[in-house]
Amino acid sequence: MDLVQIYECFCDRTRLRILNLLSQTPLCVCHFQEILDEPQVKISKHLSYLKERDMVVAEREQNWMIYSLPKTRDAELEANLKCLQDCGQSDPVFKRDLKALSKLRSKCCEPTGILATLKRRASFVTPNPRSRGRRT
Amino acid sequence: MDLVQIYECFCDRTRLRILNLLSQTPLCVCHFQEILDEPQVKISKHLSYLKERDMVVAEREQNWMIYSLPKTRDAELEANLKCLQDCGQSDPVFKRDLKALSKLRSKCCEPTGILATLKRRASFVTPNPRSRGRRT
DNA sequence: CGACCATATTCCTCGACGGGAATATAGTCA
DNA sequence: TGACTATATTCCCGTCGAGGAATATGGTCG
Repeated sequence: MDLVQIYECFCDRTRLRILNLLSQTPLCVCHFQEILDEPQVKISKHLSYLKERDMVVAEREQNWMIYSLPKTRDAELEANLKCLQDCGQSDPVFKRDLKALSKLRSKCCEPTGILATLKRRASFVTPNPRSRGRRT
Repeated sequence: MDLVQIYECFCDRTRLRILNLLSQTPLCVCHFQEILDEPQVKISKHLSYLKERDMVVAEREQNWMIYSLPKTRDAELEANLKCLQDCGQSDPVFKRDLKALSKLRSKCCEPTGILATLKRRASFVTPNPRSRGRRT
């Protein structure tokens, strides 16, 4: 992957927050919405942006789209993700996001049916329950 | 410095090449012009961009503006510059630039007067020969 | 099938940025 | 001072990306 393209992916705060979270675990869109507290369009578009550039991969799991970092990454990407993670240690927003993530993980409720499937996967956090509120 | 701002500085190829060179030594605009083989406006504008964001510092030395990386850099910047340098090892363009730089360094001719001053500085490469004649 | 859910896409506007041509500025030297 | 050099700035244009509202898509369930 091209270095410039990596940095283009990195040069937006929302995308950095997304990547920071993904460096912990795969997640679905509604998790990002909840943790980042940003509107769905915004999240979805940034994820598209990242996907187009092979910075993330997406996989459908029933109703949910599960996003994760690509399993295989070339040296440049790997180095920069690591660097990002190191730098994130000192960033209050990133830390807050990670905290919110582990809170999600622990209280993790189950959207019926999917749970079993997901449990079989890596360290997946099941999607969120209170996407009950209809959009207006 | 803000992480996003660092990545904004990094997300243009010309700027990356400039920073790659600066990680070796301070340089003046005409050197960038020669090594990168890009028009003066382009170089100058990217340097302005970087300077506005404190990614480089500039200092006048007679007719020349000497650009360098800031002497003190916070952890994020330092980490990312290092990462950039590591990644640059494998990039043909970056390698070519560094080669051109050391060629410049070796054949380095002196616009008299400035040389002495510059020698007292770090590891400075005297400005380029095509600004010849008048000063020898 | 129709209601519902999670997510994606389209359409819009706006501001930022890249690049080039032309011109301006600042320092130096004769 | 005026010629010259190195660099910066301005103007113009085209593209891209961010953000939001509205709508579309695709899957699930009763």
